[in-house]
Amino acid sequence: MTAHPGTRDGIPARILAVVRRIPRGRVATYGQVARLAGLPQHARQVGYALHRLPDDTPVPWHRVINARGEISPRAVPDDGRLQHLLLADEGVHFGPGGRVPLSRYQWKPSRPGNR
DNA sequence: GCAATGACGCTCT
DNA sequence: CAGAGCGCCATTG
Repeated sequence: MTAHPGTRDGIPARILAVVRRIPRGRVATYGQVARLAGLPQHARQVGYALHRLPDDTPVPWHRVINARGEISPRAVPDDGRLQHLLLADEGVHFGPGGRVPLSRYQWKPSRPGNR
């Protein structure tokens, strides 16, 4: 496997654990998820981990957006559209420019989430 | 093992 | 407020 026997549990697993905690109707940024996972400098790796997620993943990857409150410009716009639809279905509305007011929809965990 | 890429973030202009 | 540049680190070729 790609993971080495000496490296922790694996960065992806850690990130997915946090993403899975995002409540419905709320969104979180890559940097926020990375920070909650204990990896403040791994914002990019968060997107990388979600990128290798299967279509039948139980992880609400669509609730993760960038710090601008927008869906990152992905290679296939079709997937971005799916994310937009899923968020809208959860009650998350997009403002002009396709941006979500994080001030209102950003997920605010009561505790660090760190065991 | 080295080089290039990437679902990002922050600062400066 | 918008756009461009630089930095950070893991994964892939």
